[in-house]
Amino acid sequence: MNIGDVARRSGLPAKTIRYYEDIGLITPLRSANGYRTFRDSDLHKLAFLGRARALGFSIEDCRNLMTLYEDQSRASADVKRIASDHLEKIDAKLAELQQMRATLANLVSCCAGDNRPDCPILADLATDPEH
Amino acid sequence: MNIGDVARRSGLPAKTIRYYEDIGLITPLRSANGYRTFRDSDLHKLAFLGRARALGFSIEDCRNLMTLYEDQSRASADVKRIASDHLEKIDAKLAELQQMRATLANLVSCCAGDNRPDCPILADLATDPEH
DNA sequence: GATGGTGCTTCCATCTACTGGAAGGTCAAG
DNA sequence: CTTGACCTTCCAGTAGATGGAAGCACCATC
Repeated sequence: MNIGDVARRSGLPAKTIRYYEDIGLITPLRSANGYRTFRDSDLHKLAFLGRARALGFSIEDCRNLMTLYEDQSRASADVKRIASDHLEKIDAKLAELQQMRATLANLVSCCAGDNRPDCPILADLATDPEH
Repeated sequence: MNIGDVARRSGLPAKTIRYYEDIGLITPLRSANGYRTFRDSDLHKLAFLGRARALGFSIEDCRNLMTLYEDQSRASADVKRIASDHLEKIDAKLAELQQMRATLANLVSCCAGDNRPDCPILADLATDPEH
């Protein structure tokens, strides 16, 4: 299977698939004309990667998760630790974003949004943090 | 005032302040020895930038917000539009993260986390999306 | 066999917002 | 005069792709 077909089937852009090969996440074969040739196992890995990336795992996490996936003697604790760490990061990010959202939504709701210059959003941004 | 003092006062790393000058967000003066010399207006701008960045505005948004801030004949509608657009992006990101979090938390809670290889997290990642 | 269109290849640059580090000049204290 | 804390510039690297150029490969048609 050529990269175009794989891209359609996996939902990943061809560019991304080449990139994943570049960084050693997959190693498709090559046919005589130099084209990449993807096996079912490559497709499978790409699906795994796509799913893990969709859950927000970093590329390095994905690499480790794939290694664990292929290791029949893995301990599920190792997988769980990666996932739990990631969950913590997501929670931290969520808390940060929620804080931003609250402040910003408040400011937006206070701004008239007309053609006059007075603006509570700018006023807030210009606030000296010491006061 | 030298960059070290400004860094302490603004809470921004000196590196970041130099970077902000590099991309034209501030233009401190220079003293005879080549050191940057910051005026109150520079400090004020850096505080504005720090606050805007803390609210998640992109550098380009910050640039536009600063321009509006300095434009006495601005319309608050222009500020509000930037902030509302940003709020929408935050909401989109929040929704995405919450979805990730829900899926991930569920998987983590289902994983025994022991020394056996069976792992619902890996099982989920390996799921063929067509089924 | 020439041509055209699509698909594949590599390589290099670009994006965001910094951050790290090297090499070297400056300044105040002792 | 030396030491140490500052300051300077410049270059490289981070994450995870993405855009684009230049150039083969392949297939269908005329």
